[in-house]
Amino acid sequence: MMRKPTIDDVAREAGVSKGLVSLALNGRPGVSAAARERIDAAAAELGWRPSTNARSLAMKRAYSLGLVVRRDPSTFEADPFFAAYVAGVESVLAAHGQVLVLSVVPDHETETQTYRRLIADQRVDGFLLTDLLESDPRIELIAGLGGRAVTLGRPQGESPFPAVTRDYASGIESLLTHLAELGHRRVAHVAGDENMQHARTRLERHREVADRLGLETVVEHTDFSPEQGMDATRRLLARPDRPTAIVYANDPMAFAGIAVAHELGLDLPGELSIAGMDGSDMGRFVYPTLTTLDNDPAGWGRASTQALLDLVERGQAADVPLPPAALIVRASTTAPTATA
Amino acid sequence: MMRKPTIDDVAREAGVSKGLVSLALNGRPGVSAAARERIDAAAAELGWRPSTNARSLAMKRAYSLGLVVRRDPSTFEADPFFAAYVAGVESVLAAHGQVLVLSVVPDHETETQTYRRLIADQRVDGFLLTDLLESDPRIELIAGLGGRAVTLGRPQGESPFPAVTRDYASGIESLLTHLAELGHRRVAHVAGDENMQHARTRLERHREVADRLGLETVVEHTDFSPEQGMDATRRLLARPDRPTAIVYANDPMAFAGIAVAHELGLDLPGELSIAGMDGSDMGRFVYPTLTTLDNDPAGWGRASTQALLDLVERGQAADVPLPPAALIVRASTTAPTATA
DNA sequence: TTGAAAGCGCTACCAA
DNA sequence: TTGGTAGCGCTTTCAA
Repeated sequence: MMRKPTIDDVAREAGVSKGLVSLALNGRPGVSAAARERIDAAAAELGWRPSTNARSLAMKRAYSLGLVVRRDPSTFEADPFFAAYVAGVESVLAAHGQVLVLSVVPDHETETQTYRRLIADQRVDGFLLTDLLESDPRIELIAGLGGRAVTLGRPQGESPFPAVTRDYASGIESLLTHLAELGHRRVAHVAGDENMQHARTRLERHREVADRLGLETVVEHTDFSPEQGMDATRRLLARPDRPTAIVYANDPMAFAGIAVAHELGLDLPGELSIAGMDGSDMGRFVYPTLTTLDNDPAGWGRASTQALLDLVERGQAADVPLPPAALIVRASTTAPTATA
Repeated sequence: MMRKPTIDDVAREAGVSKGLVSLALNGRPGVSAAARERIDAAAAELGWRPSTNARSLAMKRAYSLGLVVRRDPSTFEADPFFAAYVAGVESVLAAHGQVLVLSVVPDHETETQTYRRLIADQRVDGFLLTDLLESDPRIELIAGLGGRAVTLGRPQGESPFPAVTRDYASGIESLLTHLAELGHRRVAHVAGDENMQHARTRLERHREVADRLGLETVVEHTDFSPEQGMDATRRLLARPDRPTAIVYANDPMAFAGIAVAHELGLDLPGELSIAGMDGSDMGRFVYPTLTTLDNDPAGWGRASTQALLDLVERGQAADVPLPPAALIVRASTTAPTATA
């Protein structure tokens, strides 16, 4: 079996020095067209692929990006955002010959260690920061270690990293307008973990818009888990002034809400309208099918990866606003049945 | 800012050659206790961590494992196996200072390219092969490229790679016995993609056990997607000899089945018992809560990763049998209501 | 048991 | 525009 061709083989074959091959490979200026041509031909003929390991050593680069997910498996399992997000990440990473290093950790301490280890060992060139907290310690941690990152959402404090953001105001407005037009007056909001950036903005937008539309709002707080989504739903449905519609800050809690409603024997969606906020595909396979906002996780994946690559490779990157989340009306929202 | 210490710094500090530091670092014989001690002390004092990049270049190793998932995002999204599996993988990988490279690809062609690229660029030392097909072309592909892997499940043909397996016979036997004892006589099986190894074994076990217990079986075939799970359920419930219980080859289809039953206005679980087979946590947050088999995805993750590391590092690894899948009885299975 | 030196396959720098 | 050479930080001979 023949050994893998190296840059020396290509240089010899093309009759040039390996320095020149390097320049040509990286599309750098200062290589004559003729030389470039012979180099390309030689590389193609030998089937040469530059060694990532050698480049990494010389460049002090990993040519990979890191994603560290802290979650207990049960919550992670239900997360409809994740899969499509990673697919989006992959699509741009592959085009750049880079890879994604994924880590799933159970707790905060392991999380911190993981970031440290990945940076110290130069396993990644930057991090994708999902599940952003309002005041996220990872930003300081990574910046302090000399690492780079991009945030999904804009953190509260100062951040040296680019942020990818999506406007939820219009989506939530569409959703609540939709409910108001159906005749709902009491619309509850089951909020997520308020330390999390998107939980808080979703709740704030809900409050604002509901006020403007003259809707009565009750809020229940959770940690985004289906478990707490169930509890919140039970509390809401036990109220004397039971809401006729419940908006959940994510889809998994909405599914749990549907389960509770079934358990209580409510007629859905007549006796209770339900909406989620992740645009999950699973929403098409529950009864009734779930009204939600289209969150386009793959779009988040592509945008955040591109921004991070820009930062890593060009030293800077601008914030990226994603198109506003759009309303997806399915069967779980309808006019409330008149109650005696 | 001080530069990262290298092996030379440690050697100098300890007053030895760097070759000796290398031996000590890797726990190799031929280093005196005294030298080893001074080296350890020097390394600790300087806070030295060997450069993964340099080792990779010298050793032609990536110190990372690859997981390539081919799935359209909608199916992936619903996959309760994946998250806990990766968490299990991580737990052993981190202890070995290695990382997981994850790739999510949409189709077979991209999948093949991804394996080729990862091997050619030496980005990973081996692959975890999930979603095993009965006759899986990835085995030949990877073996042909000189790569290594471990399979989750045992493939039909010859395989040079170790296999991690779990016995489902006893779990399926427990499940069907449970249903038989509740009084069910017609138990349908909604099978998954028959090209997939676990889909076929689950179906075969179901048939065997049902025969033995004298249960009548109807089988519907699907591709494991909730979408087809819905269709299959509709067909089953439209039959004149409608089954009183349906066993689904995975949990997402079982959820879809529950949705269809609700849609048709069936009283669950009385009029229809439903069971899944992934032991998903989500099963606790639907109504009725889902009876299923405990698949322990994290266990799969730990075992397959350990086997692959053994193979990569010691050149060989044995097959690993996991404990049999156990029955988890929840609310979705009950005695069938007597029909007039 | 230890040290010196070569090599892994690239990039970067300095002359020419 | 090019070639030669010196790294990047390890591991692995081969002598001593």
